[in-house]
Amino acid sequence: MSGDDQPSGPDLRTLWSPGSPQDLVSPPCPPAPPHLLSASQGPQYSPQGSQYSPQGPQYSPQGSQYSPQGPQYSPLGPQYSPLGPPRTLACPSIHITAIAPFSHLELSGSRGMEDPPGPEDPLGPLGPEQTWLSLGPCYRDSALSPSPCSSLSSRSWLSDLSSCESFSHVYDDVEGELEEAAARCGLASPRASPRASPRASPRASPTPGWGAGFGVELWQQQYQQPSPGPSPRSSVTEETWLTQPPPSSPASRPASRPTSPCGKRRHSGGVDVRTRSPSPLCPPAPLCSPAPLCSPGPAPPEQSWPASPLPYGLQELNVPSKTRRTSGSQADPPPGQTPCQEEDLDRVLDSPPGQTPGLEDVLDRVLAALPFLDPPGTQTPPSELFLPVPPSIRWTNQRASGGPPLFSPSSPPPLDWPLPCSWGPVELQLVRGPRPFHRAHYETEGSRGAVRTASGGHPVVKLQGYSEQALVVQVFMATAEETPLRPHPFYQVHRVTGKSVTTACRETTLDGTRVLEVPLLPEHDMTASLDCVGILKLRNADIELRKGDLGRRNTRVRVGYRVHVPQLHGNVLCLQTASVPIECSQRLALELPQVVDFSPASGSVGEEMSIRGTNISSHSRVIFAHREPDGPCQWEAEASLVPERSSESVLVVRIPPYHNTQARGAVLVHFYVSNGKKRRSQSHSFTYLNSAPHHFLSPEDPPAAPLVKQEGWDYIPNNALVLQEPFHPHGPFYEAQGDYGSSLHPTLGSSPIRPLPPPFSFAMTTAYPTAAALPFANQSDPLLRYGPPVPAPPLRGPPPSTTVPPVTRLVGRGYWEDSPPPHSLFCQGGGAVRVKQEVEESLQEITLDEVNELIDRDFFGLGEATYQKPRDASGLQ
DNA sequence: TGGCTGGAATCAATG
DNA sequence: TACATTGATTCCAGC
Repeated sequence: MSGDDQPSGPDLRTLWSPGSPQDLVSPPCPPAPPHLLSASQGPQYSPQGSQYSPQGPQYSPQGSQYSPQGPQYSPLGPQYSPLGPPRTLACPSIHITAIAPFSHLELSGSRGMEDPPGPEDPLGPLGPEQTWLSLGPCYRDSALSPSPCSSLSSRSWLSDLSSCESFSHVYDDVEGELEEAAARCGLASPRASPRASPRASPRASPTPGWGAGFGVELWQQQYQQPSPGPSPRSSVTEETWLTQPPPSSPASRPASRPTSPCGKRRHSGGVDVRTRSPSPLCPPAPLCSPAPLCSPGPAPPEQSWPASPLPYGLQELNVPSKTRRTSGSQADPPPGQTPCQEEDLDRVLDSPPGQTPGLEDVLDRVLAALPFLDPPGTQTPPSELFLPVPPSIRWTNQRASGGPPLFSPSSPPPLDWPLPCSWGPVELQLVRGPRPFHRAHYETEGSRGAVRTASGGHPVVKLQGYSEQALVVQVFMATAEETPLRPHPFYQVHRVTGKSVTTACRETTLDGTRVLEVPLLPEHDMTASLDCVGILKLRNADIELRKGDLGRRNTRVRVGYRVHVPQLHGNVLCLQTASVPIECSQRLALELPQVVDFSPASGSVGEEMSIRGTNISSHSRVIFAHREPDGPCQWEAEASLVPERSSESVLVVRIPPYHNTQARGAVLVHFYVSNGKKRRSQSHSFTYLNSAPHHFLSPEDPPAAPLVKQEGWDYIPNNALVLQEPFHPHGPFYEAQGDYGSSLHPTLGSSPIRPLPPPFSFAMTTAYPTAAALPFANQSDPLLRYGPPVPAPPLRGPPPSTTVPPVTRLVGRGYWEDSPPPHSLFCQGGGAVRVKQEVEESLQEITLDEVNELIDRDFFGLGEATYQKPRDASGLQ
């Protein structure tokens, strides 16, 4: 771990750069409500004490109650009744009653080669889908991972197969088996050994067993197409069907894309799609049955798989390393072995790098670690392993509930479940977030390392407000565009190994999504440096074969972080945050300029602003942008390059005159660095301090900045939105519901926000910043989709006494809170010139794709804009 | 030697 | 239909 990675203190640079998305991405979280939650106190939900979006339908007092026994969802059943005691929000929990077929695949693919943790270990004992990564070098072993330079067919096969691991877990979410086997083998019940509340504490409540999401996904697979929350797992059923595709099925057609001079796969090539897995997410055809789910029993390997005398579940060890590495460890113990001892994991965790147990030792212990596998052929058919629970219930349940994000340990929320980043004093904070680009690697490639921060370190997460016991933070790859945060279909988290990795982590699978679990230890201040998190790219063709064309420009991900904090009564408080979007493609990542920081964040015309970043050259342009009521406009700043020794460069920018000479007061705009077409940095906020109309600090400045036209920008404004003061006097405002679809805020859901009458474009609210209060993020609005989930702060009273001026947040477009618009918000007319008449005036008339293109990349790159209220607003008049 | 990283070749899809 | 561009995937080489 580099010094940069030490989570010892705040990154001053990020603090200084409020608009920078790279590092400080945790949203501002609320102060502790009166009903502070702690492990010792338990969730003492108080409807009086909590003003958590009381009007919002998401947390309706008439919460939803879900019965895990079946589709008995009752919309009137209070989940978090303000009048009643706290109740745990229960996700649809479907318990598997028998181990499913092919569990050996998953087990072989993900079962750690290191000792599973004991009951006292921070991460809890290994589940059937988990694997521990030691700090030692034994993760990849050539003996177990033959050369990746296998034949094309075998590579494709094996690659697919390896990817199968991420889905074969479908068959082995076996709480019942785990418990039974645990009892049989003297293990602590897996159900009592949660991932989230690992280290068994006397106070520790029963900890989560995990299987709800699995059940739901299975339900989706069988009863709902397409799945509303697509995850790779959900494809298993589809995959299996695809093994015998109808004539018109996607599997029967050539792949839409991938070919290669030698290694690229042709689906229409020599490999019969009927005999190979059409997806990396399913076992090869011989392992699949025409049934919606793979048939039980140990399937013989394909002919390319040598008959192996390896124990049950270890056949996969023959998979080339290149195709195996992303799937974690490869050992899979046969049933009937003795469990691993907890000291094994401790030894692993405590061992300095290079002193971890040897491979054989690890294998021996891993082989002894899984006593709960039933013999092949004795499993309950997968179709009988779940109950049909509409996934919408999950949403409704959460939205309708009015309390904290508490869940039953046996029913943890799926990964696409909306969660806040904080509740009460407990906050999952992304102290340093990843930089917005990271080239993902394919299964056929070697790892491309861990995701890094803009400064070269690694992301750091911290759980604030809780240090009772060691926990884990779960890391997964989520979509960058969608609301709520949900697993990305094309990308999976990849466990990075190597000398530079200092963080022990465990790989598991939840809801078909690969998840890394990293300890959060009290002795480390509940902070973890995530230097083991890489990004694996799944082939689009494989995914599309299952789900159809999902679009090819989906090369961005967000890193999702989730933690489960044990509470009293056996519940767990689930918190989640996410990083900024990360561009994972090579080309864009290489050429995209990146703004590391800049200063100042506000200024007047003619002043200088320094922009430091990477991929910045003398050809880079600095474009200021502002969205007028009828569209965005841009103008360019004069910039000169000041090269530095490092890879970073500094652009000294002379703040150009605001394009609208009539603008008065402080005007919130954005700027970005452009290297050309589609080579632009993310947008950053900047506040113009226009003192008076037609008044510019520099007499040399032209009266108005010439507008520039960037790709996709078709507007020349006719109005300038001038912000003179925060207009919302009632304190914090948390969400502006997007006007696209019915997506709700992942945390808050809908809120009493109504559309703004035109021509107002923005809803401005006032918040009171903390030291780490920026940037803000909102996933609910496509315009503001960047960043981690908006926190779920309870409404606070009067603003705290502080010398820090309030920050007005640009929280949305076209909406504002259910309060009268301030008189101070107004629009001034300007000379309107539209260069592209075919573009409609209203943004609502722009297609979502266009909005994504225009806004996502160009304007609201941060998902947040801040308006720093002038200390003396009158002086701006 | 293996992993990480950057670069580029190749091909398909798209405009 | 030909061509250019873009995107996806794989391969290669250097460190």
